[in-house]
Amino acid sequence: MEKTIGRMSLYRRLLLDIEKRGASHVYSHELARVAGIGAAQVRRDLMTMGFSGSPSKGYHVADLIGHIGTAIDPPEQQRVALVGVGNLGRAILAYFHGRRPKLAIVAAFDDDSAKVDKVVHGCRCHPLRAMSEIVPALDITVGIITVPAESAQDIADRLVNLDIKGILNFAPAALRVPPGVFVDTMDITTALEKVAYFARKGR
Amino acid sequence: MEKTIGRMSLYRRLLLDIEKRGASHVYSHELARVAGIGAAQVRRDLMTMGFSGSPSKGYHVADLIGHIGTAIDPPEQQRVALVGVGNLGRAILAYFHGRRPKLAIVAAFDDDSAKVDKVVHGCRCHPLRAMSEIVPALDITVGIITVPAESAQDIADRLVNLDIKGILNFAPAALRVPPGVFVDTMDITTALEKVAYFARKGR
DNA sequence: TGAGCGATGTGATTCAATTCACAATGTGTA
DNA sequence: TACACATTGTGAATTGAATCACATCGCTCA
Ligand SMILES: NC(=O)c1ccc[n+]([C@@H]2O[C@H](COP(=O)([O-])OP(=O)(O)OC[C@H]3O[C@@H](n4cnc5c(N)ncnc54)[C@H](O)[C@@H]3O)[C@@H](O)[C@H]2O)c1
Ligand SMILES: NC(=O)c1ccc[n+]([C@@H]2O[C@H](COP(=O)([O-])OP(=O)(O)OC[C@H]3O[C@@H](n4cnc5c(N)ncnc54)[C@H](O)[C@@H]3O)[C@@H](O)[C@H]2O)c1
Repeated sequence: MEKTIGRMSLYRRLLLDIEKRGASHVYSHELARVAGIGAAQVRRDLMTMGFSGSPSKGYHVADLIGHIGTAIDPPEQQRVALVGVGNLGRAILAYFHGRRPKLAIVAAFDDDSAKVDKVVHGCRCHPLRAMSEIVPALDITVGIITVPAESAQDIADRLVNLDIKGILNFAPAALRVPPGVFVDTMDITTALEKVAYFARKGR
Repeated sequence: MEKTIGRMSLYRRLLLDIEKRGASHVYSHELARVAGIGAAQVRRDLMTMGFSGSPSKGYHVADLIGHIGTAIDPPEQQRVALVGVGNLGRAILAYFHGRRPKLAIVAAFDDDSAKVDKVVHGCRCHPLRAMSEIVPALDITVGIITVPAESAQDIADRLVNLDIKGILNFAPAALRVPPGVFVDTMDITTALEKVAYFARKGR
């Protein structure tokens, strides 16, 4: 069901578009077309999440958007820390700044003294050593790791010790975390190599 | 088998580390441990790719690195174009600059005249209109899309028309491409929402 | 030399995700 | 009213990935 959750976020974006175009209902096959997947998949996902439509009108767009929100959005603001204010870290800070009130990056950390204490895209960059104070104080539950691979496990361990429950990791390293902590690793290099491979070999 | 190809890139990085530490052989369970997966998975992957080890010594590290290279690396340089020199695009250009001689980002494109004709991390940023000339001239086969979602399908269409065979897409949009073109979409927002969701709900 | 150990390679199995296929249902039409 | 149609909801079938389980082999050591 992890896959389904991932697609909910996509569905919502598409539904907001559809709503903007003035449609009040969508059929599974319409949503499927814009999502680039099959209609049965869409119906199955919505069923899994406990939504339902009408065989004649399809799914009510505004309703569905609301339901997805209550299903996947945090009920109150959920706070995120980013560790490693390098090129990628800054791009992420810029992108999320002010965009999601319910899911906000509220602190950044780096061990490079040239970056510490600067405000980057609306987010203060703290020294690494301040983590153990700031993370609990702000009740941060999610971490984004954008440090070099060698440091990634160390940072993950610290975050876990500070009771963080989810990590989005961009370092090309397989993180070991205790059960109860959810990790998703986005390995851009591997993704590019895979695309290059299939661009050459097909399929 | 797409998943296996993805892991090969990871295995190689880990093997290079292991080699650096002076070990000449690895057992499947050792590689599995550092990769964060099961030993059977590792053996299955290596088998799928046609590699084999010895029951007594395990897999020969240097050999394996070489074999993975011939299996997944381009035999000669494969060239990549990046479209959308924004925050994320620049981070990617910085990261790959000079890192992979065999897989090089050799051209960038943007429609913002303030960016055009500047050299960003060793890569010249061309006006969008130059794409139809430069992509064939440099024999570029892979595209990276880092433009806003509204423009992503348009850029994908152009790239496909210029005979590109693989796209790594960072825009939160499902791209429609003809068969024979491989697309991988890395949706950072969705990934973060998923992590946040499981951080709250567990599993 | 040969028994025991610890690995590989792989058929069989399990598990999860996706897709198929169709009964049930509401709608529009004559 | 009754019929034809398009769509939902969902069990069943399919596909594909991950895992199990074990026959087999090379090494070590008595
Ligand atoms: N930028 C990309 O396109 C790209 C592509 C593939 C992988 N990655 C991975 O993403 C990660 C970040 O990439 P980047 O391009 O931003 O690198 P970068 O070198 O620009 O940034 C790394 C940042 O982490 C900080 N840092 C280093 N060690 C630290 C530590 N122990 N604690 C806290 N901060 C520390 C550095 O001061 C720096 O600010 C790396 O693991 C990289 O391999 C990035
Ligand atoms: N930066 C992130 O962390 C992040 C997170 C989630 C998603 N994304 C997605 O990645 C993409 C890029 O993000 P970003 O933060 O770099 O955005 P950005 O606004 O910094 O950069 C976008 C760049 O694309 C250029 N551009 C716009 N339309 C274009 C067109 N039609 N042709 C060519 N160039 C065009 C702009 O001039 C700009 O340089 C977006 O689709 C965004 O939704 C980024």
